[in-house]
Amino acid sequence: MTSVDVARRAGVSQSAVSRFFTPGASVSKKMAEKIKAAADELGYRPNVLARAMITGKSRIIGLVVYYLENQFYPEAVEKLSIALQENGYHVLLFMASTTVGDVEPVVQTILDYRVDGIILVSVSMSSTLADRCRERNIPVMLFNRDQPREDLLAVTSDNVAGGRLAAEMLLKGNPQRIAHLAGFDGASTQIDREAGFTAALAEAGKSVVARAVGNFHYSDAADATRELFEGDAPPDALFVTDDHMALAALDVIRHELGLRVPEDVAVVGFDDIPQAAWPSFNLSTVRQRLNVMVSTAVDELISAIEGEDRPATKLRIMPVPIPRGTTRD
Amino acid sequence: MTSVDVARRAGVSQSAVSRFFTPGASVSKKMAEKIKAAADELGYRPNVLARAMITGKSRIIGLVVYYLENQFYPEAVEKLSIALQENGYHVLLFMASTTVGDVEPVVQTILDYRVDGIILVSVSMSSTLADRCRERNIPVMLFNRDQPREDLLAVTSDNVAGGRLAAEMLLKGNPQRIAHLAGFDGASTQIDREAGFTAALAEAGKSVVARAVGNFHYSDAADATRELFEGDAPPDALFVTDDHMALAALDVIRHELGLRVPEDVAVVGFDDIPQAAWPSFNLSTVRQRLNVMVSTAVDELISAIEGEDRPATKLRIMPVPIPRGTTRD
DNA sequence: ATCAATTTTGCAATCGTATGCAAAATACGC
DNA sequence: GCGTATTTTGCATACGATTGCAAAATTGAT
Repeated sequence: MTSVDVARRAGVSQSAVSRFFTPGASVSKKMAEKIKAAADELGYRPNVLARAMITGKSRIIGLVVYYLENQFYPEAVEKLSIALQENGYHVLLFMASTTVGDVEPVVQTILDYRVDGIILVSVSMSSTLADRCRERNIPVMLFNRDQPREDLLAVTSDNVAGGRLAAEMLLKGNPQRIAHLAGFDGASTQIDREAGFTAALAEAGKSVVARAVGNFHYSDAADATRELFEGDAPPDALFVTDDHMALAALDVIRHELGLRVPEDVAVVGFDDIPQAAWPSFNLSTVRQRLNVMVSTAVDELISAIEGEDRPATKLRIMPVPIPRGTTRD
Repeated sequence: MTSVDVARRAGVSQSAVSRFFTPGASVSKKMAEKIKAAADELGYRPNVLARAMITGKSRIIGLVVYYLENQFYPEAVEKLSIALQENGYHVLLFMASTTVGDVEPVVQTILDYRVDGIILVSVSMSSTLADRCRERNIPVMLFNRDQPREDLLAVTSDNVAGGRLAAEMLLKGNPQRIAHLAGFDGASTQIDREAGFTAALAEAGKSVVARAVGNFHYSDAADATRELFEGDAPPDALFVTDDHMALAALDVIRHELGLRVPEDVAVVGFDDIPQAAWPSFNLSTVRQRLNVMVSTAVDELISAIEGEDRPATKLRIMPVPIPRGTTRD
């Protein structure tokens, strides 16, 4: 079923059919009726790929996500995907965890599909790749990660401020030995959150006495927690860089070490994933306003695609402290 | 950068360039070298969309998933996506939850992209749509759901057997009042699991004394649990149709009703999502062998796309009982 | 070196749609 | 009803590749 078939059936030219299916184009009423009838009868719908070839716009967005183990990402993917769908864009999904540490081939493949834009969720991009995207005029949006290149769009929380909020929640409980469970040292989220956290501690005359790395994975985080609590003066306050790892920490602290939360040790996470609110965890955390982040990211990306090319922007959304049952006050 | 540019630069015809990038085609060694050099210099890569137009194969798979709230789905999406990537296919992702109950427009859009195949994860398809896919010769794979149409491929667990396994785990604890927390009555998984469960109970001379519906959502499941435990003779055994709802049930039972698990009430779920194994839940469950399901589904779909059209198949993977801490023995 | 068999190469058509341009049709003012 | 201004329509080309076919080049055997 092609536009030619419809044209023949309706007794009009192929261009007329094309125009009928192009929003802004001019078609007379009677012509529109004939075409609509013919198209419906034949079940015709325009071939998006052919259209993409001619217009140079595929209405496809390449979405790269590192993994989906941490519930924050499925939520982000779901919401990004819906928001893009509502704007007539669709998502070509790529997992980056397969290609260990290197998104190069993934992004190459994305470019092969002539996407209109790219969203990298918690993934960063090599300089060569960023160049290549700029050459082809394909906007790139970093979501929940940032890197120092002014031609890449970015939407993150204000993670430095978030780190301070985490510190404030813990400081209320007057902690004596403060520990930090970090994600992965290269990540901008890690760096910023930790910077805000330690800065706020310093202002209160305190500092981190123990630190371990959980790589943003549940089991690594569980190991890291064991490590942190090994000595004979275990921490009485713990800031974990994201909720996903914080849940692992809570599991170890409560069920393996048999400590009470928040009496023996207070815990604060980051993100406010759905499980944080579940009674089993009841985790105090710093909420990333995901809905705001998503709509901002989508708006920004789309206007970069469609609008005149204004300079790329770095946008920071202010996070919100969510005190629950794992902190003292 | 088009194949013409490369051809000009390499001093060969455009067809030669095309052949160089087509796996099976014949190009001489010297020609290949010239083309490779030129292509590398210009950073040329074939336009997948143009290729798709001419070959009629887009190497895109439309993947529809209802939601990502239940961790089973992110896992499935991640693994399906990786498996397809490994086979040179890519995933166009669609969320079905936006269009309440009706995947019609979503599938239409997918067809507009001339996908080579469709995977519906826990989503079913109207008969008209299925017809349309068959007309266009686009194989459809139902993943973790089935419906009675022999031209739709399907990969599910053997849910009837799984329901029996759940029953067996509960029966070991010699339960007196058995309850069932159902998902959504229309779902084939619900029907089959419940059928297996009640059949096994019947054989043991027992039956379900209370039943409620949780719609596969956490909060609905929490409400349903409250409902089940309302009376003065609350259940002492509970089968929940999936882990996601089972976690909600556990949260209510333990933290709201203050009951002990498994002493006061034993609980069995289904799926074996990662959280089920976390110490906070330690949920006994019936494991869906996701890796097997995924590789089966991908193999089957790809051979339906590429191979000669053998009849569609319904495949059932045998699930595995995973007794943990929420059942007595 | 010659000729047949095989491989390599280029030409040209094709996929399904969008769109600039000129011709045809319609609308409008009087 | 006429002349002009505006819309509508069709023609033809383009997008960037693949591929059947025939010509050219290579190979191999004698």
